[in-house]
Amino acid sequence: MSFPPLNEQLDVIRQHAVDVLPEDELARKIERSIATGTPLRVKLGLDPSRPDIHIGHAVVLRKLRQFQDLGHVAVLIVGDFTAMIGDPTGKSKTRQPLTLEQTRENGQTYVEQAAAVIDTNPNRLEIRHNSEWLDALSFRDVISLAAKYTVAQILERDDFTKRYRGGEPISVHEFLYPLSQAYDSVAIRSDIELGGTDQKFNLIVGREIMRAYGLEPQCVLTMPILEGLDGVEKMSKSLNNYIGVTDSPTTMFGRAMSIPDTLIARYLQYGVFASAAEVEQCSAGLADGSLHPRTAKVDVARRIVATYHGDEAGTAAFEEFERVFVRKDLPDEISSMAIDAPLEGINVVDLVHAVGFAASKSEARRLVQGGGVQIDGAKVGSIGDVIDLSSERVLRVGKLKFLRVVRNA
RNA sequence: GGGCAGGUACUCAAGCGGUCAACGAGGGCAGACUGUAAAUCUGCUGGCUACGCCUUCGGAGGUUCGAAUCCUUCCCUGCCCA
Repeated sequence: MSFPPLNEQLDVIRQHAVDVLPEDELARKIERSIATGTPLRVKLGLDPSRPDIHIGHAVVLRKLRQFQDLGHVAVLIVGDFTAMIGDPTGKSKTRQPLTLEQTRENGQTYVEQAAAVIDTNPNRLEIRHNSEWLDALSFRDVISLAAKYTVAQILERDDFTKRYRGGEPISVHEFLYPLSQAYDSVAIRSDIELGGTDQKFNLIVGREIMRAYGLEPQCVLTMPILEGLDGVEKMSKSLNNYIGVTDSPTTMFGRAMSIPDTLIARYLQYGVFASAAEVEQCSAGLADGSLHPRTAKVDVARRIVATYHGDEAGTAAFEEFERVFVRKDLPDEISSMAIDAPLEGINVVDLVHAVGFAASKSEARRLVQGGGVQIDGAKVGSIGDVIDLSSERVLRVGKLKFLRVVRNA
């Protein structure tokens, strides 16, 4: 097997990365890899407690892909063991521990989605579940692992210190999380581990623990955490500020258009992986006013869609967007639904609730009262209104929900 | 094991016998304005067979005409002492 020369590899690896630690060690690993024709083992852990990946995850996955393209092996660790225990971080709400099947399932869909970014060729991808080795550890093993790290070292982690000082509960086993993640590195003999900048501490623990087990420590590489659509919090499913890699083109486009202007360049860089020069040009254009933010945003949105659905879908999503939100026409495709309704018509509130646009009738009622419900383009004025469904009507709730409804024949 | 302080809706946080479906803030949803942006402004934010009714304030009992508010007990958390 032949690899690109050292400097070429380092250039690629450093792109977009926040930290590459320690760089000289990595260089030595690469040199050795080239000399012996052995690919590096590049580790990335993933949490199967939530099955959906968004373009924030893609930032790291993309880096993993680059390693693969350089000829190295990606080792995806599905944290099924960890997910089964359930991390009670934060509140007293005991998080539902997942069953092995669930984590397997999630891990599976996760990998399927990740395939949009990484290379799934078996020569380039190894998928491992950490229950494989963590389940096999005896209590003696665990204690011996725990003995290799001190409380003071663990407390260096910011969030632990904050919670400790703030009088918030920290369970002992939470101290074991970084250690178990580190042990994964021992088990698979990783050469380098990737992660978001928020993972830096854990990744470094991996180094120390590998050393304690007499192994050559892994290098660590951190990637930026992509901000969510709100521009403040990190992108996450639970905050609903994400663009999922499996979202429909329309959804992706719409969501991308809703980011604040301050995020345009960042999304260009990390959402569509544009070149540094291009990002630079975009930032400059926005700064001196020669580039209209909306133009730039449309471009970014389109390219994000194109990344996951192809160029055509990107264009289609753009046209759809123009039609619905700029010209205020109806979307190209609106799904239809036939519902049971009396001949004389159905009450709006019942209708909105029946088609699932509101979780409860009270909510439907509020939507109508708030002026968020339209029938055939006309705002519904009162919760007492009755809709005749003998012919097809177009129901719209809020900005995004459309449906053609008709009475069940 | 002992002492103290706590557990309120998505989150934070008021309430401390009736006027509490529960102040306020954040978040969310909807509306106005726009570039479906941000900022700003407005309304809403437990459910229902809806001018009334039902279920909520860690769990279970109890006192009372009446409890999120008082008592008992259990569970959980933090701090201090051992």
